[in-house]
Amino acid sequence: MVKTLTGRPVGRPREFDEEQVLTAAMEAFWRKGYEATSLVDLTACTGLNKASLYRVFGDKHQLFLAALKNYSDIEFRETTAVISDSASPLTNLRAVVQKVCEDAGSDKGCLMINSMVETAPHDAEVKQLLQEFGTHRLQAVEGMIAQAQAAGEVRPELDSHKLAVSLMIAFAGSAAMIKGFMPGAQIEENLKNLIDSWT
Amino acid sequence: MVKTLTGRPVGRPREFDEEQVLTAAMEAFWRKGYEATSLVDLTACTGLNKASLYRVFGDKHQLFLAALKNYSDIEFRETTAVISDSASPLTNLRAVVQKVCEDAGSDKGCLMINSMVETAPHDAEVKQLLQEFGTHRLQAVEGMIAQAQAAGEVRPELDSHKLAVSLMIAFAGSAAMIKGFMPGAQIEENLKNLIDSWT
DNA sequence: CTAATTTTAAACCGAATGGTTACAAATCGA
DNA sequence: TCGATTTGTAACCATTCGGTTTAAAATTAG
Repeated sequence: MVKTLTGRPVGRPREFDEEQVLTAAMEAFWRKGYEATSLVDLTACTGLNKASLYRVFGDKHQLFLAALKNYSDIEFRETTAVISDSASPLTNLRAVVQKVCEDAGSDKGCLMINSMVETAPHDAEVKQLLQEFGTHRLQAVEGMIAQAQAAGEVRPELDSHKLAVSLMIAFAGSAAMIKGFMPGAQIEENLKNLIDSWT
Repeated sequence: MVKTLTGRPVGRPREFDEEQVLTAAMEAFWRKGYEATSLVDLTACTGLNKASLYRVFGDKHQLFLAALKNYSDIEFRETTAVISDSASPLTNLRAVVQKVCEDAGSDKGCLMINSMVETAPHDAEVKQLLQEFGTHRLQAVEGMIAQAQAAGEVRPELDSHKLAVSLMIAFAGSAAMIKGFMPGAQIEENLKNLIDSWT
């Protein structure tokens, strides 16, 4: 991509915003899964034709990886945004749980969990990405729990790492159950009960 | 299928066992998911050619429904088989949890959870089947918990229905996490901790 | 204006997809 | 043995798949 003196790229200007396109693709994968989302679906939801999509993002698999990363970024940013410095650690933890519930509230579930189930077992790159994201989240959750313990809001004899694992598994189970079996209210109640059992 | 007087069906005899074929197909769907399993995969793993497969089971979708039902039957039968009349309710509950851990021990996870995530959101028939199976299991788990409470092995003030919901969600989360993120030992420990927290 | 560069649109590609048909082989009742 | 019935095999089918190529359109540099 040759740049001109004024900073604008040479050649015909793009008619689309790369981030918008990526988000549209992400939503398609989120709704339908990797295999069931065809290139035709992707051109339809992004408005781009195959050639443009291909040149910007590479093939379907690379686009999926980018969409997954995009999802992780957005989700993590939005989740940490509900944390307030002025609120207590446990209040923040509850707010995060609330946020996750809202995210999983639609029957789309969570793209990371969807991908972990559908794609990770036979796709090493997806698996590795998900492991990175998962480790990152697990650490963040464990940190919040430890903070709540330091503030005397969670029983100190509990193992913050084990609690974090149980919460992550509950998150994953919630994201799965919302897609075919349980109503959101029941899932939300369960997560609240889990946190309550720590106090 | 016209039957003869001796009970044997008329016409050329089959060279395969319907149940074996169904189980082979089930394992393919379990390993790869619905979309990623092609008819070629199915003919390869069953040994049947497309036409025979088609005549016996109908199309791919109907075969999948049959495989899902088969899975649920097998899994439920094997799980209830670990329950012993001579053991205490809580011991039986722990045995069931152990069994679920072993099932989810491979990275195939659980076909029902896989299907709930991948297929149920855009397949009403799969969704309904899974709701039936799920309701059935939820009731069974709740019954076991109530028995353990009646035997004084689980705290009586806890709500057996809520505990059953939390265990089902933990099962689902375990089946998802095993496929891309968490080692089986960690998952097993978490489930044991959950049961322990009820005593 | 021309040359270089980049994007867009649409035609095109071979392979794989789910699904069907036609026919030979195997078994039955008569 | 003959016709009815069912199974097995393989060729066949239209469609869709992911991916590529080609050429026109839009822009900048000189």
